[in-house]
Amino acid sequence: MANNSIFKALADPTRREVLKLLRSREMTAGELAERFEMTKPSMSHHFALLKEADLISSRRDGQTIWYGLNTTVLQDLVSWAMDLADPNLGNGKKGRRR
Amino acid sequence: MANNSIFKALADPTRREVLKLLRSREMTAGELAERFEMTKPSMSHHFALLKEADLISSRRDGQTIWYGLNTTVLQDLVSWAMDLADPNLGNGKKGRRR
DNA sequence: CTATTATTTAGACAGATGTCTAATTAGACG
DNA sequence: CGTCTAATTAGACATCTGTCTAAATAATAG
Repeated sequence: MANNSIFKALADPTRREVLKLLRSREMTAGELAERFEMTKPSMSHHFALLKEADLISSRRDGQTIWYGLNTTVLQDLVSWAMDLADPNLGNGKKGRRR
Repeated sequence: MANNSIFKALADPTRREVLKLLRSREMTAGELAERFEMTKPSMSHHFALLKEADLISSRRDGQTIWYGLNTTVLQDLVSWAMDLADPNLGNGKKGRRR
């Protein structure tokens, strides 16, 4: 968990914006793409990276592909950051049982 | 908060490892550098990026420079990720008072 | 099968990033 | 000052990344 592809995926503003849009609901590739001033192939590339990091899920419905937010990885990120900020409070790993 | 430089800084494994080392205590630039198979100038570059993202602080003591972890930014990151994972629970922004 | 729509894949390319060596700055100490 | 140690800055260079256009794949509808 909290592997490199996640941080790489989050390192781009466009991709973080995509995640933000997917917060409320699933959206199609085209629907997402038209919100950015960028070509569809470029957006498609961003989707691929987000998907590789498992930050989003995808499913095909006919011609369109729906993307959705995967919150599990974000929760891992929260754990990672919290553990870094305060190793004592974070229930990271086993042991260290006070 | 949660600006681009933070995500960029976290996108490199070496830099995340540096943060991990600084969890327990402050360390000097040289002390940190010798834990990695990389030249000091390269490490110095990583320190600079971490510092620009305000993920670490630095202070000079004689010839040596001590680096320390800044947890504030990490807490911002936690908020950011939590809000993304569940906009209702996150106390993001004002309003939405149920 | 052909045409249309939705989306991705392939390939090119400029610019960003990580690393190195060499040079520089900064402080300590004789 | 001259020298040593700690660390950074400068510049070069290969690789990675984000973007584009053109082409390909996939599904739908005549």
